[in-house]
Amino acid sequence: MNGRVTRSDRVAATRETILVAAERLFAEHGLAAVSNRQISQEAGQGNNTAVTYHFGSKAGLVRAIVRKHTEQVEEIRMRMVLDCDGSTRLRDWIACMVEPFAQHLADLGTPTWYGRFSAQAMSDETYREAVSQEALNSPSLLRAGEGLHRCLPDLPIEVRRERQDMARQLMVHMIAERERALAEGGTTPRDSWHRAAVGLTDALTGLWLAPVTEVGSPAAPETVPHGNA
Amino acid sequence: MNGRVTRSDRVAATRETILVAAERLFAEHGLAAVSNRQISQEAGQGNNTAVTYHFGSKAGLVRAIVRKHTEQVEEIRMRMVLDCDGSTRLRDWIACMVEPFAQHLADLGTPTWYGRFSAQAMSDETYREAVSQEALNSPSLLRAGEGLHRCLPDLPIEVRRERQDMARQLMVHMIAERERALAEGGTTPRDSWHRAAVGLTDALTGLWLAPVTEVGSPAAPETVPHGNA
DNA sequence: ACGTAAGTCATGCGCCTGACTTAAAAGTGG
DNA sequence: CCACTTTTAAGTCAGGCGCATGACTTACGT
Repeated sequence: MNGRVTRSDRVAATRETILVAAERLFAEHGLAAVSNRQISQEAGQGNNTAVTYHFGSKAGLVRAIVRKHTEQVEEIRMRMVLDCDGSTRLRDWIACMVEPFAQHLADLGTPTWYGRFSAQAMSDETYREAVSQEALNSPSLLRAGEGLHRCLPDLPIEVRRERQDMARQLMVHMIAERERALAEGGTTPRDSWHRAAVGLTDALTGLWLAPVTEVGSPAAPETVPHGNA
Repeated sequence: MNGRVTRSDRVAATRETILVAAERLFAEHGLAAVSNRQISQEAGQGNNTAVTYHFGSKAGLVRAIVRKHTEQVEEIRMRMVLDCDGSTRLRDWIACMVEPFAQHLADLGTPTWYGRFSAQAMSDETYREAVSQEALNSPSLLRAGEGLHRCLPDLPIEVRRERQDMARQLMVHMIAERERALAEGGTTPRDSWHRAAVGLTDALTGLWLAPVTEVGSPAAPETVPHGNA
């Protein structure tokens, strides 16, 4: 409550510095390519084992990065999910999954690294488990999932699971790709994170609404009812 | 044309051994986590510089792996594209993109590694360029793209590009995930590569057909007041 | 039949890594 | 004000890495 700099403040600052440095290095060079030493140096720490000291291990560090952002995304999403309460429009619930992530990156301002970091962490055998655990067990995400399910009650359970995976992969990797394009100064088709999220939501809505082909039966109809867009 | 084992036969065998070993190690541990030494040893080569010698660099090795499989996929896809000639069914062309990859993995028999390898290579900054170049400049793929375009002539060019990216990401990562599940002996929702491809094709058809939301005013603020400032 | 060049092997060098040890610095609580 | 704990700094160590080098083996062309 006073202006004094306590010990825990300074420790928190050090941890934060390490988190930020690690996030950037990871995003730019990949998780496996960045050593704990590099991270410590980049964070201005003289000790080459600062990462181990503060986070136990590289995996612990990765988890901490994910948690930090997840908390903020969670806040945005929870508000959005509450707004959508009772909605029967599929698109609303899909937006609840996509928009908060995009919004969070927009809030952070250019440049960001968490998008690329997420994609790399999810693609890496060593950390995918930890990341999923940290990011997927979110109350708001579960509620959005339920809302979505209510819009598509007839979708077979396996197909739902399958498309859940698809949606996750698509969201993370497309956001990472846009972030990369931004970082490289290239042109992006959508000129804001919000618009990118709209494009993603469009596509995911189509994906979820796609009719399920029964294998053995002939081809699916070409034109699909996109009634609720 | 006698039965003798020529030198070039033995060299080709060595190269192939290295390719196979590398593919497996890469798929299981990630590109960055596997050293050229490990690959050489795994391939039974006494020399720790075998990779450099035969492929110039790790990037060259990665390219060679991609090329090897791309050739076979290309063959399958070209046949399929010719079959679809003149078709106006969107689904046909999407299938031309998905099925050959799945078919190829099915042909290889369990276990396979190329699916996971592809996903990792595409997610890695260091190699994504080389991989794209190797895999995306395929005549059959371009023709399928044209066929697909003809089915959706009114789709804005930026959206088409965007969804092309989506389709690629989705295909590669979902195939990788299925391969991973197979390798770990877990249950997979679809019980064959073909059926998995059908599920993927369903989803992608919906994705491509999804209506495009026009975002209203040109300048949406990037940082949106969610809640209150 | 023999010289040459390609392929393979073995080894050493400099660099970087994570883990570990030791010591200094800085905040905390009696 | 002092003993104590936590945090940061600095340095050591064994091991793995890519790369360069040189010797050995062997198929091929003349």
